[in-house]
Amino acid sequence: VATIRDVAERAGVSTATVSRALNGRGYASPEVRDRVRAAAADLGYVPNALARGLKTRRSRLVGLLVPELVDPLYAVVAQAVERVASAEGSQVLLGVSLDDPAREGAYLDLMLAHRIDGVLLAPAHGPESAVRRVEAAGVPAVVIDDAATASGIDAVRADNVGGGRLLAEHLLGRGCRRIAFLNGRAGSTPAREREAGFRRAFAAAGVPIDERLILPGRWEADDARQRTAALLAARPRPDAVVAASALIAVGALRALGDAGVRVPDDIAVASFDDLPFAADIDPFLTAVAQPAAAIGEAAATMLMERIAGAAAGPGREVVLPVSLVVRRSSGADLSGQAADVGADRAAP
Amino acid sequence: VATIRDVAERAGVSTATVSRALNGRGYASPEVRDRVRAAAADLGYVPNALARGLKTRRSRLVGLLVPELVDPLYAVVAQAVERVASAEGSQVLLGVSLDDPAREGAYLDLMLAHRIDGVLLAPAHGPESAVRRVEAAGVPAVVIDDAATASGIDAVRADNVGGGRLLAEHLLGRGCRRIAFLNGRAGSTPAREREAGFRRAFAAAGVPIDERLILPGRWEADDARQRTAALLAARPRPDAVVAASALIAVGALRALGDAGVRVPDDIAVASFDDLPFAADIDPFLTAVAQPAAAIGEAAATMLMERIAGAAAGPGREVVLPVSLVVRRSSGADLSGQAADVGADRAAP
DNA sequence: CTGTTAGCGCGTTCAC
DNA sequence: GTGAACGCGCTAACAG
Repeated sequence: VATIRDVAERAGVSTATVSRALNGRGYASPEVRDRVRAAAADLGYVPNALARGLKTRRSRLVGLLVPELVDPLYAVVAQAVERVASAEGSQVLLGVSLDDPAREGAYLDLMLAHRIDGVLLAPAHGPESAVRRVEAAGVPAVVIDDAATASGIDAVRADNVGGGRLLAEHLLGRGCRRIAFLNGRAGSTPAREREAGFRRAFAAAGVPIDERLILPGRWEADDARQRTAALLAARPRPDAVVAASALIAVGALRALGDAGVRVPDDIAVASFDDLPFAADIDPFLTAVAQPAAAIGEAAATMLMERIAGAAAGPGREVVLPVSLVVRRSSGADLSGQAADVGADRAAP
Repeated sequence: VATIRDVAERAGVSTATVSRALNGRGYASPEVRDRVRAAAADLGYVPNALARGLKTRRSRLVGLLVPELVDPLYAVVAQAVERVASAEGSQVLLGVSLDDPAREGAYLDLMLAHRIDGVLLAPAHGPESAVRRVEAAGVPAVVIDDAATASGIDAVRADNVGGGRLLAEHLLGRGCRRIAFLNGRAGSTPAREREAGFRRAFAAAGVPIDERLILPGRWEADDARQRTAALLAARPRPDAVVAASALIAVGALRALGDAGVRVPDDIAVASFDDLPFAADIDPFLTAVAQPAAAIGEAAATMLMERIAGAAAGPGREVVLPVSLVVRRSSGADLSGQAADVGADRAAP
């Protein structure tokens, strides 16, 4: 592996000149510049980012810590983040926490060890612990899918309140009255907000909520399946189910299938998280689509700004609009076309 | 940010002792060790991986370069890779080439600059260029989803031949005779192998192939849609379509929908790439499932071995078995159950 | 416009 | 068992 010294010798100049010629910083005569470039090319010289980072205190690495990559939402977010970062000459250091705070912490340590310039955090169990660590380290951070708890830290997420409202309104509008809500982990920001929107729609419609139908749980299919099975035993049965995530919807649908309950004939189903390919292959599940690419792009852009701008200014919160995509599972009468209803109204 | 010097001062020892105490290499009395540990904890000391890497010539970074992350196959692969790497104390540097050789090359440069210990490569347009670069740099590499072209480089992929054969056999068994094959980019290894398997099934069944029904194209939905539309204009019409990827299937289904052709009544459809969530929500598309997690795990494991073992030995080729999941789109008569047919027979 | 020099933070001899 | 000194490869001052 060629070093800057090798290039310098070959070009007959000093290492400092090579550095200037290749990086464009400082002066170098065109003639020398060309000679250096040629020498570098001949030797297949690739500057050592470790040494450079050690000196400049910028690693050109940004961390991305997500709970899951298999979840299409985060896959799309990750791809968008990667695109923005690479456009700015940075690379993405990936971490998958599997929703485990311990793993999350370990990744954070590794990332900090590599002296990441900033980090995008979709926190496992609430942003507190991770964010505190990052804050203490003085590393710019943007929180995805949760609220920012510390000042100077930005946050980006979808309009969960609006999404919850859209789903409830849609089902209420179709005549459903006993609508179960399979929520995610109680206490998590998205769960709280989605439920708030759900409740708001009921209040607006003047329909009372049966509190026994509001079920928090894990963001996970098997748990949702069990909750749904229990739900089906209740009398009177719910006439609709809202799932707080795609995985929860999967579990619910499985339980309904197990019980021989037909969707939407016997019970309507609608969900958060639209899975792009799934709908393409067979448009079945009515869902609120999150703008995953926009979330990733906004978060990455804000982070790069913070990194460039010496991390000043108060924390910003960005809430991006969601849209409802109506399909068969909610029992809507579709004439071959799926309806797409935006949620433009701002959520308080 | 605390450095090793700060820790040394606080513990009243030299930096060399701190290094030994924390890394467990060399000797340090238990008493001193504890004092150093405490000092490090107090200061929130995080060793600088840049400096360490500069010295040790190991960055504990592995590169992962995939064409797409939105494609669930690669999302699963990436997550598996990440899991294996982190278990070995390494981190993943992510790159998304968007199937563009130029971007791929740029990423490779960035990764090499960061002195990655090794790289996992799902090459954009054939592995040649990228692999050559990596080889020249002397960095261990494993190729995913393609054949290895250089010695000393490993390759992992699914049994494409077996998958193509399974899909064709299934449809032939259901009585289809004019089966179109919407393939990916001509010349790419997966495309070639999948088509070979397809043809093998016809040969075994003694059914002639109408060459006009074998259509290479891009690994992409829109292109597949156009190819399918053209296909439908032909007479006699095909009675089945095999798509060489999920995206191609999406395009084909869209075109069939546009033309008012019913699946599977008018035409049967089967595809490569099983999308996990899609099938959970509504089991529609008959598909050959690739063992994405196993691919990622095998590739990452092989890479870590190479990194540990001084990169010796000839290149290994690993081909992992696929399985056929029969669902409605191929017109199979399912009594509520999806069949799962393995392809255990080894592909030559 | 270019060269010399001094670290960035760490791991590692080699004395002691 | 521990410390002093060096250098990994690079860039930022400063001199010339």
